[in-house]
Amino acid sequence: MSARASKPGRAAAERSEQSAPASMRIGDLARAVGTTPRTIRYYEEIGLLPEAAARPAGQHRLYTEAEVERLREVMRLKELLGVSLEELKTLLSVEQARADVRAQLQRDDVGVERRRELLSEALGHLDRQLALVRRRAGELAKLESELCDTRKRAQRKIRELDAASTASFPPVVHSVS
Amino acid sequence: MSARASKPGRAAAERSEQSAPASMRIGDLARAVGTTPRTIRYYEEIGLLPEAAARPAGQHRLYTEAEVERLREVMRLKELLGVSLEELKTLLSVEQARADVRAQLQRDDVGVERRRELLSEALGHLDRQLALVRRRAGELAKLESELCDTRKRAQRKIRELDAASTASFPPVVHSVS
DNA sequence: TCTGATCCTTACGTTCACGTCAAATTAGCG
DNA sequence: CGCTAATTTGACGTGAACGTAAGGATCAGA
Repeated sequence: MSARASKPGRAAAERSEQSAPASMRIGDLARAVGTTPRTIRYYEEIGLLPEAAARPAGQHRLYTEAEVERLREVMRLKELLGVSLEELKTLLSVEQARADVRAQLQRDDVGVERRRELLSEALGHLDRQLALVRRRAGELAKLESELCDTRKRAQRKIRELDAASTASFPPVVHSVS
Repeated sequence: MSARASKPGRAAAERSEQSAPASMRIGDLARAVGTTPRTIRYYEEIGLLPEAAARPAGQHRLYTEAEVERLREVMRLKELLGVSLEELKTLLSVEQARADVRAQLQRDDVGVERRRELLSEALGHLDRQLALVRRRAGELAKLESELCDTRKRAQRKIRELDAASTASFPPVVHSVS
């Protein structure tokens, strides 16, 4: 509550200019994505988010911009797919796999087979996610068109009423609050 | 468990042929929509479903086909919009309003103003529902396209791997379990 | 160094949306 | 009329997803 809105300093390092380590604390992350520290800790606890890298246990968690994106994505999927955090966790193994692939592709000593495995696994997960999304999208589209129809019918009825009343009466003007 | 699958009789009336009162009991309704009696009672309890018409309290609830449709719609909205039952309740006032309009439009002694009120109220609710549906549909569409992109990239990488390996090695055939 | 704000862990509380159990009733069938 | 399956109300239990409170540690700034 006390004056403390923008607080540069600790994170103001911004090192050189790119790939900022930009460590933010849990409260900052929470505000950035619109949630609470508790939720973030909970997500970490159930393994939905990775434990903030190598933290001396008892120390403050530190996050980067990448984590902001990641958490945003998690919350988005949760919201849009309406799945449990447990299901979400398995769904999100895609992201993890992708991260793994990224990390491993950097190294040269990883076998081609392994790469293929990782990639095709990720592909499988992606397909599952896509199928889920498409099914829901389809259902939503159907619902939308039905609602549109209903709306049109309602509007037609109103116009009929208007026509009938203006035919026999002077215009009934009662403000539509 | 004991042999009891199709049990005609009580509900086998089917009166004349149309507008069947077809009273089904709570278990039948539950099976028809894929839920449990408990859930139906709960929905009634919180006012999401209307209390089964004028029931002598302590008597069995009886439902018609209309209720089946209604409940199906409720569950569909719950699933697709991912809202709380409380929010759903307010959203569903549309259906109630529509039912009211239907009922009132049957009678001749209802004023034109009243009809207009009911209809435009329903229209408002419909618009709110539509806006909600459209927003979600849009978000889902965006998510879908993003997933597609990701998928394409992954596939491209796999093809690249394949090309590279088949270039320098004999075809690596390890069954993709 | 001190200090206020934030964070840590642990643990218990809460809300939603039902599940489950019990004892008593009711409905349809033979 | 008797039997059994299904239903009723009431109450308590449950899992998911956090909220909240306590007591102590940490962090960045003056």
